[in-house]
Amino acid sequence: MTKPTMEDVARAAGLSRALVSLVMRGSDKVSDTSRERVLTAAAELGYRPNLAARHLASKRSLTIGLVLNDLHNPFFPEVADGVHAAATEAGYRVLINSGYLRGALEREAVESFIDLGVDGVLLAGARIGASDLEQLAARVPVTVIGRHLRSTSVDTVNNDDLAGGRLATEHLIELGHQRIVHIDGGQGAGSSQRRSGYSAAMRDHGLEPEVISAQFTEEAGLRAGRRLAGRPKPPEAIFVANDLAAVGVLGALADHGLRVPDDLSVVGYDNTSLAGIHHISLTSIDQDRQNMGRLAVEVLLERIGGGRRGAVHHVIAPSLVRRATSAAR
Amino acid sequence: MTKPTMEDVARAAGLSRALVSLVMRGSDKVSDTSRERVLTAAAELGYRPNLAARHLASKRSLTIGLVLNDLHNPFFPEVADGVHAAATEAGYRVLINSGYLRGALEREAVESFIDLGVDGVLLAGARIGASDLEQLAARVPVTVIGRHLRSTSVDTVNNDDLAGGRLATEHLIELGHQRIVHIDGGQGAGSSQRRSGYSAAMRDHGLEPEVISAQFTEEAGLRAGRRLAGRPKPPEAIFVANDLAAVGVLGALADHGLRVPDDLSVVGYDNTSLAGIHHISLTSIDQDRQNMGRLAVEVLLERIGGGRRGAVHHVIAPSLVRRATSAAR
DNA sequence: ACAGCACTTGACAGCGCTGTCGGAGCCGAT
DNA sequence: ATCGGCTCCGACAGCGCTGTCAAGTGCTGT
Repeated sequence: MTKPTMEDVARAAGLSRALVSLVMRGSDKVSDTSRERVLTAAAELGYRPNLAARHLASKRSLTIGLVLNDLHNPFFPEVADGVHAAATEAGYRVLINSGYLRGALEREAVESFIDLGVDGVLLAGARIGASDLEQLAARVPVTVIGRHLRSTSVDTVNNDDLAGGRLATEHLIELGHQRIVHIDGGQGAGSSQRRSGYSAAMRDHGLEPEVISAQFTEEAGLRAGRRLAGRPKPPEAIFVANDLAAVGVLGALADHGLRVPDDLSVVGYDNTSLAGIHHISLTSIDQDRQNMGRLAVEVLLERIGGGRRGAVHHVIAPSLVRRATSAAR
Repeated sequence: MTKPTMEDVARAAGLSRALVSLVMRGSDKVSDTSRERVLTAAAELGYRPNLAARHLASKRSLTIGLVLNDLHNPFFPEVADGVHAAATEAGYRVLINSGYLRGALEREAVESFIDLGVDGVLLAGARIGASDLEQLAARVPVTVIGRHLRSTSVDTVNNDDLAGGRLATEHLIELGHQRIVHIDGGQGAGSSQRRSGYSAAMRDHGLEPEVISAQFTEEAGLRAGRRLAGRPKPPEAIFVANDLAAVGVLGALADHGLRVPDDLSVVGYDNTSLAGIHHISLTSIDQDRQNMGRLAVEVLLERIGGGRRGAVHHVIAPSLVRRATSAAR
């Protein structure tokens, strides 16, 4: 029992293959009765067009590839929801791949999509370097989510990480904290901007910034948190570069008997589902991930459509969500 | 700047296209010098074989499709890690799709993979009905993870949910609890077995089982938790069908001022990263997800290879991980 | 009865690759 | 000199579909 082809459908419907092709492509120059016959014949046979063949012949696949930096970070699935919704509406199918937090695998994932012939690639939280991205964009339409790029060929969709970093820091300053430490996200997307926002806000208020280098993972947060908690005089507040790391920090603090927010406040970033969990209740900076996903698809499809040459850089405003981990001193 | 084809590589290398094809397919009847020349020419041109064309011609794609039921549940990314590792080792590429918790979308995801021409499909936490799965398996090799099926055409990889349900329940009984309620996972994969394990264990100890119907989501757990917490006499312990829902339950209990584990104990299932978070520290039943992912790939590749006709059903033993949400009364 | 229109056909070239063959060229071994 | 054994070539027939075109077909209206 091999898969039916167009030929089979045409025979079953008693019509020509050309007509079946037209119906499958949704042409309007087919009579309703013929369309009906083709469609029922196709349904009876369980016919589905072979995408590989279709793509080979038509140079388009109606498919976009979504590369997520890390499936374990709830941030990404939430972006994926938005992407899926928008893409589906536009008649595109979405294929997902994970970079498994490794630059090399991320690259592989993208190459794989290109080999497959997707019409465009969406990178969420890309680790790939800016110049590599530029090269990539010469081969296929690319939109990057959550990474700031001054590119003319790569579109981007971001939240304003600089403002977000500021927002978090100023929130802590307003609460009366002074010795505020930032645990950053290393090479992670948006990390440097958040760090800059933090530093700027600190200096604006005559405070000395201190940054501890880490990563966008729970594990890294845990380690950084331990270092801080182990100090003779721990900071009054910590702004952690993302929620996942913040959860690690919270764990480390608890291990050391430090109470949050009584002994010190903690603010995260992303406002992922983790932050909202009752037992965590992390004050965090929200970026509308679902919307970012949708926006990214729109931008990508514009470029695929070919209507645009220059790059578009969307920046959405982040907002503070107060929860139980931050309080006045 | 269009993509280079084999023809281009052949010309650049000064060799025939047939030879280039042989090199790309890793044939051993090519001299080392020729192979070298082809490879460097390919590298210089940035040539990569077109997968659509390759697949069309060869009837195989060296690609497997992985459909995850819900990206938001940390259980699935952890399975994905195992799948990716094993598949990569075997020279297969993995494409991911999410069912977004909806049966219809899950179906769509699978169809999409088939249209693309993947060599096999892996379903993690499938919602699709057993008979549909059977039909599916007639079209493409299928392995299901986390769902028990008495099928001769679909392979499965599971943990022993019945034993797991028992394990969780007996743990609570050993702690001296009697009024133990189970919040189940509705139609979710493995849910009915966990429920059975719970009921059997209760009856074995002369206790009356009570099941509250829910889902494998935090939201559903929250609602179910509220119902229980609102009772004049809440239960002494709750066994929740998965960690995600358990987190919801914990939130509901806390909202009602019930202390865990002082007032009542809670046990989850899956031992996901959520359970390990310090502030949650949920006692849970572990299933070795990474390993399940690997196993699923092996089984799938066996079937793809065609060496097997009958179905294989792997069942791995779950284990109890004690944490802070369960204690003696 | 005939033009005009809407639909349908069949044919063909082509997408980039696989897979298979007969045969050519070259080498060392006999 | 001869015979295999290697490599390599060129050609061909697909894979299932798209896209285009000239050439119908049947039906409508006048």
